[in-house]
Amino acid sequence: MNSFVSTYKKSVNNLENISCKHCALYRICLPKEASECELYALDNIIDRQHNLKRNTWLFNEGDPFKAIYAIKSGCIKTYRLTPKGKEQVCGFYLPGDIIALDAIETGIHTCSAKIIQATHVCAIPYKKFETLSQAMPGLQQQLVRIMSREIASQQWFVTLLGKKSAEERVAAILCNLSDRLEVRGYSPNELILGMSRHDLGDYLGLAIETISRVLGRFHQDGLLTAKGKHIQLHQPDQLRALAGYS
Amino acid sequence: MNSFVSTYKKSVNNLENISCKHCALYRICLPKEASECELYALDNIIDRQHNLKRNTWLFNEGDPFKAIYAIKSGCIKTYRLTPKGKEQVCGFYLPGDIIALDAIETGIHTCSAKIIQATHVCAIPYKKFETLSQAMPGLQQQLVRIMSREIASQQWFVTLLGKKSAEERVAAILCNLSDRLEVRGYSPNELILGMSRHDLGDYLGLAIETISRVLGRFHQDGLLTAKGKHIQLHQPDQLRALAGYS
DNA sequence: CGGGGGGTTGATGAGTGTCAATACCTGTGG
DNA sequence: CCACAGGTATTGACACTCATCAACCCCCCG
Repeated sequence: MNSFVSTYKKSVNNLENISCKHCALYRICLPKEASECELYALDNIIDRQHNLKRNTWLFNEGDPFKAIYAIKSGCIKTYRLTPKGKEQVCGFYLPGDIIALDAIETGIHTCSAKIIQATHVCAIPYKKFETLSQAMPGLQQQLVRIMSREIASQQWFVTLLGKKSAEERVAAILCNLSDRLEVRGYSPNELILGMSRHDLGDYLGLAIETISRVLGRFHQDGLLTAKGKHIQLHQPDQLRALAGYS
Repeated sequence: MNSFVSTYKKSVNNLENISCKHCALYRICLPKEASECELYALDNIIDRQHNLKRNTWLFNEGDPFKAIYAIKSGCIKTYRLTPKGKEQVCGFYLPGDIIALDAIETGIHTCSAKIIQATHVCAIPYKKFETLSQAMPGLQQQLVRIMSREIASQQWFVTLLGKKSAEERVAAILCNLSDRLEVRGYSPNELILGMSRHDLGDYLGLAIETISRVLGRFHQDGLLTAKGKHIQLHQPDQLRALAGYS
């Protein structure tokens, strides 16, 4: 059972051997139409892994780069450790997202990826992908688009960290998750967070106590109901306004 | 006269019509060896603009995306406006850097690019580039590498904003600029900043007064000499340690 | 039933932002 | 050449947000 939302999609249950063409995440994963043969070729090099358990790592900072990963289900956080041993979460990645793009140039992972909810991923061995895309430039155009999207979303995040108050940050991440879940076919107002308060704090640059307090205040103001990881948004528009849009 | 460093390189003076092959920034701009014909093809589509004046814009948030830009000289900041009208600087870009990568997917610029020191850029029309790379996949591999580098460097920046104190932030950006200037052949310890304290503050998520105070403290401690935009690093190693590495 | 991790709540203080006054540069026009 | 104006940087006093520390609760799991 996917833990993000109550209305779980049956179609994503048997994940291991679905081809890209028939994958429910097709629209999210690949930004523009891909040709039949591109999809077929991609299918052939994809290494379908399964069942990554909670609290395990997909890769670690410093590991050699082998593949990029498409998430089929679950939730992964990427993070970097500061010299003092604190972790800065760089992103929460949901089904359809692609990670490890930061490692392509150096060949070394610059962040760690930890499974925070039972997850399935497709591994796309990068060497094979590069070879393949010599013949199929369309494939690499897809990759460029995905990377562009990642850069734009990091800019959004940078603005959040640089300029927003604690309330705005919490509101913003809730709206952001809501939007992303909606695109994936889930209810936008019934979130079941995949991450702990601790993770949220390490993402937003706030202490867990602050997260807790802000959520409490939102709760009191009738904006939402927060019970542990279950969050119901009652006034999403007002939350969005508070976030300074999402 | 380039304003970043006192030891200005003569070779970059006549910038307008130099081909990529002979450009002094070749090694920085293109992450891996490019073939003769790739370079030649690239040269042919590049639109060489010149003489962008200080305090003008290369593009603005919301503008339609036409081209990516390689900086030949000068300094550009990219930024996004918050709903309250404050600006979050997303990055300072130096000669050899490439900007507008965030706009490829949506076709709309997600940030503004302002010239903060007289600048020369090469514009690479993206449509033409895409067409060209159908025939030359190596070109697009270059782009992927550049984008990967950008993503990794944004992760560094996110860690700075999320986890570091004012002192660490200022130390970190100084070390970062020092490193980047050194790669470009300038002295690493004699910085002439292209950006104002205001820009620095809007980048680091700090008030200008805080920047000023931190620099003052560093000055007192003998780490550096700061006189307006001229900054001499006296103890770069200690600064680096303070930054929690760069 | 008991233990432990995760979450909440309260009191306090440190680190920065804000506001205001002042000094400093830079370019402009007389 | 100097005087002036406008932007830019510095310095000080104060306020406020948020981190820290500590106690407690809740709930899940063994």
